Amino acid sequence: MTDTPAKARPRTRIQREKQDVILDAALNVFSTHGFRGATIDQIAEAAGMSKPNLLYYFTSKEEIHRRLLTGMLDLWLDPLRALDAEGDPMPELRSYIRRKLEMARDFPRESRLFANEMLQGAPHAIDVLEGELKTLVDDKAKVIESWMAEGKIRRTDPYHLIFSIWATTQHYADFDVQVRAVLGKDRGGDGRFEDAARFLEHLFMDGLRPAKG
Amino acid sequence: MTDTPAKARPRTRIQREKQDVILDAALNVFSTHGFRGATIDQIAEAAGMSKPNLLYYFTSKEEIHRRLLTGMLDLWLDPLRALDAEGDPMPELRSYIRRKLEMARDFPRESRLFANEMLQGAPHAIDVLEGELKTLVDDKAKVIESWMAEGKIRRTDPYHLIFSIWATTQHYADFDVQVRAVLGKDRGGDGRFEDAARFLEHLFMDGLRPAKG
DNA sequence: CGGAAATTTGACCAGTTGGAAAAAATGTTA
DNA sequence: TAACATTTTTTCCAACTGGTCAAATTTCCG
Repeated sequence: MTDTPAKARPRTRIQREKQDVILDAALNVFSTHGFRGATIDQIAEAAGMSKPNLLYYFTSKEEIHRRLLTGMLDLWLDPLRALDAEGDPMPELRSYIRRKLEMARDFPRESRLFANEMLQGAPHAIDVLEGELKTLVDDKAKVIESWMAEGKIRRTDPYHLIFSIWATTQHYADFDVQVRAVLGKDRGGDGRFEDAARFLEHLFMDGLRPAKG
Repeated sequence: MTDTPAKARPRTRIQREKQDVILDAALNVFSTHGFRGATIDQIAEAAGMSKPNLLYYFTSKEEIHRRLLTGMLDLWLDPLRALDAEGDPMPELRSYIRRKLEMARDFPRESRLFANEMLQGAPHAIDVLEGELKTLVDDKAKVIESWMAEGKIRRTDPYHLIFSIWATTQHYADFDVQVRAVLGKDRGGDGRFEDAARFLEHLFMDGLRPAKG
């Protein structure tokens, strides 16, 4: 009786496959409409099955959302976890930025799911934010501070540095429509991520002030 | 018959007042739940009136949303409009960043309303993005490019520069929960905007690479 | 005051929502 | 193939959704 209900863990091939299909469809819907704006019917149709059939695999709308959110949070924090205290500061930060930008490019739906959750005040994720996330950021902020103390990078606020990396990279997933609209047809194509990568490297390395001499 | 319907323009004191109350309440609801996630009942209750009463002042949910969106877009673009080609480049950019950050601090709900709209693919704002916004950004990008040509600021992509300013400043409104959670009780208070301002100035001016000598 | 205009309310409606129940269909395995 | 477990469909429901309408109330102005 203390067992996890059958639906929580897939036991058959069909369960595994269908759950994946459902989660993928749900990610599409939740990431664009948010939790309250999404409907089970919508998800079911996108998954190519009837609503009651979908509810055979997940007990509720909330369960699907929870699964997506926890699943993506893990993925989401990988790049920051990879920031290596033993590595060379500037290349470490550069590759962190690059990796985060790649995530925005390759997992835009996950980024938007998270953004939706934040906009709503993180009702389902506040514990993770104040727990695991804060712990991880505190840890990496110390690493960055030690790099500053060694004079390897300029002295600033490590927390806001991390925020600025999150903001600038995720922007290309969350505000994709705006980015495309502003860049127009000619520059809004696939090349925009390389342009962004080049720009962000410039920005975070040297800022805007012209080099002297 | 070609008149704008009475409800569009307030004629009495009560209409003016109530419409303001409704718009304020609707801003709260729309900015946290998005368009589809918000309900008229919710807005009406937040505005302290019954649903039919609210619908006496606005003909539909969409009308309220449209009013909020167009109203805020104007406000939102003011700082960029103020970027002066004749001014000193570095101070101009610095004060643009500062102003955008102040907007994130003073109008977080408007920022979230806009963010929600972007996440959903800008169904109600795509015209503005491809029209007015693109035109304005094209214009200001040229200004920035001329500053680069004069050697007043370092040479990079002006579009992505603008994106990065939007991203880093709006982050403090849209991801406020996360920012607070990560900074914790001690640093997550009112001082976070000043810290952010200081950091962003550092970042955009000089980047992270340590100064030589 | 008194009447007209503006405002508010209560009852209502058709469509949608998340979800339950049970029966029917399908798969699996001895 | 028979017995069993899994999967799918059909039907249904109560709550909620955006919105209407007429009646009741309040405000405004001469």
